[in-house]
Amino acid sequence: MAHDPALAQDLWRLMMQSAMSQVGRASSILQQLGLTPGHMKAILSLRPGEPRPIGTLAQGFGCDASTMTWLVDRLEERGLVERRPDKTDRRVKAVALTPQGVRMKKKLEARMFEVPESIAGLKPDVLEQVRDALALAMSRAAENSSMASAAH
Amino acid sequence: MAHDPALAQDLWRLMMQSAMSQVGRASSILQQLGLTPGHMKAILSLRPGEPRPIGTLAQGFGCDASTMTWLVDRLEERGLVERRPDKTDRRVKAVALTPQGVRMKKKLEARMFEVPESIAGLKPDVLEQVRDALALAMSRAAENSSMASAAH
DNA sequence: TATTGTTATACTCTATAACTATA
DNA sequence: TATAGTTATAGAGTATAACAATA
Repeated sequence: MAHDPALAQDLWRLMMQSAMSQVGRASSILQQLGLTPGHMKAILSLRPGEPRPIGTLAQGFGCDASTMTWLVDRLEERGLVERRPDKTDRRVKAVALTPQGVRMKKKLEARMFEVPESIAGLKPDVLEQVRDALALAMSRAAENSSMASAAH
Repeated sequence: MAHDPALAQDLWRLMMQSAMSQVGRASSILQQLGLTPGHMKAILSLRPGEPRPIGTLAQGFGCDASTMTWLVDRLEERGLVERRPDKTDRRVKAVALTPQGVRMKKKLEARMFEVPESIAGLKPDVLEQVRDALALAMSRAAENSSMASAAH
């Protein structure tokens, strides 16, 4: 149950605001690297030396197989991934990062997960408090949403 | 300067994670209401009794005037807004929420800004700490980004 | 016969350029 | 001549349905 509606409302507004600003930040990074959101999602979900079939990727994206075919075409044009035949089942095409794709993944992650000075500069005790409280809130939110999807 | 890189990194990861989950939550609410992100942005930026010209809306959206014409067409089809001629300058068309649009705005805001139980249930002192630290981080981030855009 | 991935096609959202009607 | 909005057109991204190759 709620202890102080106004306080919780303030915090929630701030969390939404920070979410929005991080979306903006991400899209600016992508623009600088010449990538689309689709490129990013694919590059981040592929790991060097771990090719994944088109169907598996599509499932992870929550999109259609034909959409993934289209996206992989775009990534291949850019030289970031390549299709590899599967030894045991010749119907499946595994998507693998090229060396260039691996370099782009590193560059992207470095920019994406770089801690802004505004965060890094906070005092350790403040950092710790926010981290712990946010972690708590997130874990409770995860419980709720999993309950919601289970009920669905 | 950074005090404890690992701590800051943890927090930043949590903030990104929470941002992503809030984007997902928002898109699920929109789906339930049968709205697109464009509908949402327009409805939230219009206030009952305060019609706004197409050009002004486009500027606020950071999009083209023709794109806004298209979006207003979609909103009019749904009966959520209407175009009104301007008395003093007959070139401008002011976009106003219809009564149905006002109802949809209220429904959307109620769902969108509703504080999840996972947040509302936190102890007041925790709420206060997170709010203050997040507010501090956000205001510093705002300074940095305005400096960045000024340099651009 | 069922499954993986592709192709053909269509729809949404976005932008640019040409146009209209006002100013 | 300049401005507010529209229309014509094109491109990116998404989905559905029909199809090919393989299981």
